[in-house]
Amino acid sequence: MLKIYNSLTKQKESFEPLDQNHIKYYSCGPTVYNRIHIGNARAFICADLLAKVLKGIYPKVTYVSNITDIDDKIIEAAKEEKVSIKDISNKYFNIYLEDLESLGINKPDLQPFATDYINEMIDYIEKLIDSNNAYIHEGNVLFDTTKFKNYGCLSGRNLDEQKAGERVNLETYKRNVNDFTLWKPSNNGEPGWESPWGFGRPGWHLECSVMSELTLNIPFDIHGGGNDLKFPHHDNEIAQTCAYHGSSEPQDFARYWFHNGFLNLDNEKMSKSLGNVVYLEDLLDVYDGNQIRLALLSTHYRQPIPWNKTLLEQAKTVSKKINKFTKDLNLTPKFNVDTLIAQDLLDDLNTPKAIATIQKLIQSPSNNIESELETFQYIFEGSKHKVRLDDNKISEIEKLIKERDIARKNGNYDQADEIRDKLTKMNVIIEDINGKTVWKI
RNA sequence: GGCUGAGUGGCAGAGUGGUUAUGCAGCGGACUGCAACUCCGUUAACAUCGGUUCGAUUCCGUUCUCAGCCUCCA
Repeated sequence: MLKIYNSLTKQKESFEPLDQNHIKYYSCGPTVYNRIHIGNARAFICADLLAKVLKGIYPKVTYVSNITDIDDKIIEAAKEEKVSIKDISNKYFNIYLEDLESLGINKPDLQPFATDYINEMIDYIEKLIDSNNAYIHEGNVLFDTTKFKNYGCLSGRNLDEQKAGERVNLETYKRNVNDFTLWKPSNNGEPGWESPWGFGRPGWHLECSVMSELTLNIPFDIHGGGNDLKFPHHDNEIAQTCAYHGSSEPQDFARYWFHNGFLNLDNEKMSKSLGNVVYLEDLLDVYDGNQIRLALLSTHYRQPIPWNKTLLEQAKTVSKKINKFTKDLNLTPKFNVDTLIAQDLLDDLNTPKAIATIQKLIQSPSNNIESELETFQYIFEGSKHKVRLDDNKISEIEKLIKERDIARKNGNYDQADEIRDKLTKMNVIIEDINGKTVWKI
């Protein structure tokens, strides 16, 4: 039985699916305008982690993750690169897919694109206006947050209290601070679509309400995303969907809300303005996909990860140790429920505990060890990405090692050590095992 | 100001009302030309002040500190 922390009720709960035979799970996907950074990577790994566990215990799981391909950031990127928004979103969507793969993240079962649902969004807005939940102001359509009495129920916000410490300037066209855009006009050559309110484009929050319902129907089991999406994005989704269906119960939309924590650099959030963004592709030049994956899963998904090089190096060490143990075994990665690893994961996805468990098992193997390792591999080792090395570098390394061997045979230990230092500087570690020298990065 | 969440050994990180994980690093040793790898051994912690209890790091409350959100954000 899976236990999972539900952000909506703020407690760990037993997961009771609406239909045992078909689990429905939606997770907010990327806005495709840039290559992904390590923080994004964590979010996608966590989302996938839950999908993997669900698929491990239920016969059918539909995991949907949307692609936001219309958004101000994309418009900006298109302007900068002097191409169309479609070019931008296609380009970065493909990079996103490659990045997922390099980290051993499975592709979601469905990846709906926002721009494929424009008509549906327009219909949705019309109904919200008709039912008096939204209002029009000069080509803008806004959701009236006062119309949904449970507004803010996910993040624990209360409209009256919010006003006290209000940091946002009230846009003149908004009736209430929290009212958000359902549709906004596109001007000056900005991309857009014709609508009853003029040429424009949808607000960001809308797509998830529309696409999750159209792909999964509501209510569905789990809705996930990064912690920062709780407010306003997810609260807005709840408000829209519930208002649309005349409900006041957030669980008429999604039953369990799943949010992952952030990744901190030097005890600070990673952000572009601080210039401390770590891009995944840069790490992939130095670490294997599974090593990065292990580093990202070495902290419980709800906690912040203090990201630094030490963490990666530790993950690398652990990953190698496990690989050494498994390399001669014939294992098929799969989720074996009757393992200690599976039990750790079924308890709110306790990956750090599972990592500790596997290390204990390697120290003193039980007769069930293969089953444990298969489960471990299923969750932690889906990546095939290896650090890339070009042939020139390899032949240079091998040449140096040969020189060192000769020096050692002749008793020229100073020279041998010099060569080893040189290799160390190239990030190459050498090991003399049974008279043979092996090297690794 | 409001809302979340968190404070565990040098670092990372689970967990538990009493026997106090795990890894990395460190230290000692075996191995080695020296290292690395591997193996054996080992040090070390539960923010603060109260309360409950035979007993609390674990439960309750106080204080302090930190992070995230409240504005695009994973």
